[in-house]
Amino acid sequence: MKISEFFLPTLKEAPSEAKVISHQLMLRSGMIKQSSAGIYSWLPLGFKVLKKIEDIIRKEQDSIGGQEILMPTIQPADIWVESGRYEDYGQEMLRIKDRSNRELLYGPTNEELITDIFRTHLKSYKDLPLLLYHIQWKFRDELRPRYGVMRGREFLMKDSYSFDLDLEQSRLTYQKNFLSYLRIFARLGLKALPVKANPGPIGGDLSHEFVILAPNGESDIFFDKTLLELDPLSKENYSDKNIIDKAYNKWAQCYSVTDDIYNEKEYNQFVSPENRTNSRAIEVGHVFYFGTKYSKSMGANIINNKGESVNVHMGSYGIGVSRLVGAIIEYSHDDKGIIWPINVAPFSVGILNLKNGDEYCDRMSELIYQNLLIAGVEVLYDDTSERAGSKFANMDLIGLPYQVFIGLKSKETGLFEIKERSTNKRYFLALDSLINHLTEIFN
RNA sequence: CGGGGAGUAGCACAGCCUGGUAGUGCACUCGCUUUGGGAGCGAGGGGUCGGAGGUUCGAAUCCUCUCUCCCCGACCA
Repeated sequence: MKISEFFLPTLKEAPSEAKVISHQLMLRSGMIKQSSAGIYSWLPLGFKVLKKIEDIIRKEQDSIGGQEILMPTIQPADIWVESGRYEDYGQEMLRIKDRSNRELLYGPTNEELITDIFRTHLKSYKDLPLLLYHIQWKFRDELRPRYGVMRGREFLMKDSYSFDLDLEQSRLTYQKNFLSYLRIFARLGLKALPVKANPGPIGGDLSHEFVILAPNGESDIFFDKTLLELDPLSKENYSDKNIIDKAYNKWAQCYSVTDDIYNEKEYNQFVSPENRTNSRAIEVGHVFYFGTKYSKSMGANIINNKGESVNVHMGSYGIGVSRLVGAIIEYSHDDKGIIWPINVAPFSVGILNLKNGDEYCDRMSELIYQNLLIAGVEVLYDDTSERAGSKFANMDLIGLPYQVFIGLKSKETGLFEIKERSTNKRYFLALDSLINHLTEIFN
């Protein structure tokens, strides 16, 4: 993509409404436009990042047997009446009526819908286990939306729902999803930690939040430092129950809790003094087992191998996709702008023609651009006639992992400067090795 | 929902107290000079001052109502 043709409305100054850094940077880099409080339009640059995150999640979920579906944003009230949550949910739920006065709602979550799908179509234990997920917009009418997309009212979420015959199978499903989440966040370029969440009445120990450490986080977490050293991308084969169990326990047995269930005595008992640490954190995912809560109230039954009808055991696994965009920026930026982790960057490489109009610079920029495109590298070429300084600033702001400079220096030496955004490391390469080098990194 | 703040050009803001033809910087257009870290000079374009009502000869400015946005708190992926 050439910047001269790309819709990229960047700003030098951040709109005053934005207070946290990720929100400011998203507005300045032209990723989003606020529509109303907590509701945003996603412009091309932001939308690309959103899609990248979705794709990573999708691949990982598919790899543990998840099947993608898509449920509607608008739901009928009656299934919520049935589950008992129509009353319970309160004002966070956006309730609407259609032209014939039927009660509808904009879904804040999808347990009712998925349970309804399940009970209609699945009858036998032979159909289990089943893991369905979708990536869909949700709406919660928050008392106070804030922090840009990290706490919007409308937000994109991946949620999965698992169906198992009993608690034991459900636990295995839970563990698989837990490990899948670790891989997802690692592939997004994040250090995510599982944290024991408030278990509620049903879940027992099967409830974790996944958080990333960032100073603008909404909650405090207390944890054992050894968590930071565990490898989320372990190459172990997770098809064996015992291996899954072992891998899961390695993580789950490490102490980490949110401040709302923090207990000093317990903390001191389970964590040695040198390993105790705490940090602000942003919640980006949540996994939990909720047993038969919805299958019971909504009659989602399965016939087991003894011919008995039993309530199916369910779990739910959420990732805040749109929130992650903000969270990643909170986690990865500097005073110049965003620093995208490679896997979620909207483009991999930015080409800066520092002397637009110079025959050599124009020709070489175009050549590098075309060669990278052919090699399958996602590249954004700044072909505008802006001054060099403003191109540097703009490219640093939008945070692409690599920048290539073509200027009069290249004309003299035949070498092109490459800058690595995250480390500010710079080096010079000739045309062929430059193309090879970048192609290798991104393939 | 309680407490606080703000709505004036795409963005940041001044003007309001003390009513009298709406301004500055950035951005945008044109010209000249410049050209490896957000250039300089000159010339332009763009605003029913959030909305409604009122006071007044006259309202961005004073009064009343209203909408929206932001911040702190309780609540949340």
